[in-house]
Amino acid sequence: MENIEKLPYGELLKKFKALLKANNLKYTAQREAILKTLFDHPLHFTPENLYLLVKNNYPELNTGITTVYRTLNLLEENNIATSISFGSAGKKFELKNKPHHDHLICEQCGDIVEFEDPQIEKLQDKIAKMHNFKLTNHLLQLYGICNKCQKA
Amino acid sequence: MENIEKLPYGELLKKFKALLKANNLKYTAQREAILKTLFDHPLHFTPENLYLLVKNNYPELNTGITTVYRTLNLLEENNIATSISFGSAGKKFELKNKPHHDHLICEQCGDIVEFEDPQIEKLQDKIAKMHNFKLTNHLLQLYGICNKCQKA
DNA sequence: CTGTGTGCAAACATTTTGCAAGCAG
DNA sequence: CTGCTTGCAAAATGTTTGCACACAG
Repeated sequence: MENIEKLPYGELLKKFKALLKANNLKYTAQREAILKTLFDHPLHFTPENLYLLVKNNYPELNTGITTVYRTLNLLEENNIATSISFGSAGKKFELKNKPHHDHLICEQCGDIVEFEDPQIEKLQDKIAKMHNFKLTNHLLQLYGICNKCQKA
Repeated sequence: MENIEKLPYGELLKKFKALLKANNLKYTAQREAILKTLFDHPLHFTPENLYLLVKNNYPELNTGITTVYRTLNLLEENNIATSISFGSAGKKFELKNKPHHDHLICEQCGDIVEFEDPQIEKLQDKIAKMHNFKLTNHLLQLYGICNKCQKA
């Protein structure tokens, strides 16, 4: 399997602080708690979800869901996080602290394998160009049955 | 652009009626109006959107938005329509009366362009094989800024 | 100090549900 | 006739905004 390496937290935090400074925004405990929680859990969060986790991990901050929404939007606008929508399940956010990758998802056991294919990326660029789109992002998910589940 | 051929309306309607019968549901004027409107406009609709259009095209039916939601869910559950969600702009529905295709989505105006690329499909198969996955489905969405919005 | 950030409550937007009346089968 | 379907209004969900106080810089 490809080895997809995460950006260390220190780097991420530095990036975050730089962004705040650049926009005349302030570095607050709540904002950091949200960033850290996103970092610590390599998952895709709904705002609600993340809110509960932050509340648990940093009860003394008494963070409100409003702040979670505001921070998520801030992170997304500044390209530190992205949101993707999974069907009807609503919107989920994920940190952009890994190089781009796509997902192979086993419909049986839910296992997720990350992959990356430069040829596909190139073809996507070609298609975007054909339609005069300026690409900002993409989502490619392959659904199937993994090796283990085929045998089971 | 690729030539993506639609299923004729007669076929679609037959399929719809069969589904209704199979589930002991009734064939009503509102349900047909919604199906027909989806068919006539090769677009991706938000429920709100579709509601307004149906109201315009069939004012005598006085269709409520509730029915639009209910019918869309019915169509989706029965695999006649699918919904895709993008960004914060909500959910859009489309009829499944075309062969498989993927989507280019404008993050600004929400416009959706369909495309299909056999090379990408082939590469996906290759990746699945490499990981011993048996592919059942896939989702590819390219996000960007469309030509119009770039100029605006 | 200044002005941004915060939580709360209220406002909004979107989707679902309860209900009484209507209509397909 | 029976019971599914409908539109309406109300409820439930998810997200954003207004405000007064708190706090980073």
